[in-house]
Amino acid sequence: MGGLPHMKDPLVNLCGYVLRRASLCALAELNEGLAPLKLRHADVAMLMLVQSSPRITQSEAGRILDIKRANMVPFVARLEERGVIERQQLDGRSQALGLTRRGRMLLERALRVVDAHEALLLGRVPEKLRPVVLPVLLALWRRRP
Amino acid sequence: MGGLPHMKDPLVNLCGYVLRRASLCALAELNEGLAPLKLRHADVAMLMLVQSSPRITQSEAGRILDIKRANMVPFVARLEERGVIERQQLDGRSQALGLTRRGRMLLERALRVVDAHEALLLGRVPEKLRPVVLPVLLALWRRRP
DNA sequence: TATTGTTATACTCTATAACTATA
DNA sequence: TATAGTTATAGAGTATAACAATA
Repeated sequence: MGGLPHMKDPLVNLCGYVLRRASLCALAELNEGLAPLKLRHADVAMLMLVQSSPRITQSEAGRILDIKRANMVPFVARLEERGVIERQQLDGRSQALGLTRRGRMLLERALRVVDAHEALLLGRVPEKLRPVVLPVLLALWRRRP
Repeated sequence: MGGLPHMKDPLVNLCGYVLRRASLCALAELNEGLAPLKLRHADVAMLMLVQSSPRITQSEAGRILDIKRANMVPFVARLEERGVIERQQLDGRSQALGLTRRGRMLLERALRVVDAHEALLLGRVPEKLRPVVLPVLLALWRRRP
């Protein structure tokens, strides 16, 4: 991963560009930290979502995490095969997702990695600016207009 | 693209997560704006880099933009076939990249899209926070430790 | 009629290894 | 010996269209 802006990079004045580079860099670091748990960032997001919204459906989870229904199928299947998520028939078509005991234990470990990574990220920002990091990022996460 | 944080999203307190969602959202918007020019964000980054560092080599450009040498080959080839970039033998193995007249004209149009997108992004941030957006993002774009 | 889960498939981006020809 | 460009290939991640069963 490109872990530093390069001196000759003429794009470092563009928020969109730096936003992307920072995101890729942070993501790669997080995934490195999660590798020993054989998890990827998206897995942890899913586990966190299911924990906070027990009995959520697959489609609804996909809507929140912005993962297409069709792509949720192999994604959830992998977590289920691994025994961290379980499915329960809700009605004829929907299935409620829940964490297994094993899933809860794994998530607990993953959360320690995530928290450490968050601290790392924040630690790179000058102390004065730390309180505005999340507000700035949330403001950028918008669409139209 | 997920153009808004969802109410039930328990991850909106994580900088890393919001950083990624904001980045994907901004990128999708930029690419929409560039679509009429048949350009992708990476194409514009490349054109901007070549403009600011004329006679840069393919490898060096890849290093700055964090694109692997192997992936630069079809990438640059496409821009060359399109007549926006030209190659010039430097020595036996290196080739200098440069913008063609057509490339400069196309970049000019692309820059208007990029500038508008930048304004859009900044416009979403409360006025008070705008001056710190770039400093915050640059601070996050770091690695080790 | 709209929605859930599903299959199949394609496309983009990224990653690795190996080769060549130069420096 | 290290580097530039190249080829081939594999793997993520993401996108669309279509279908069955259900609400």
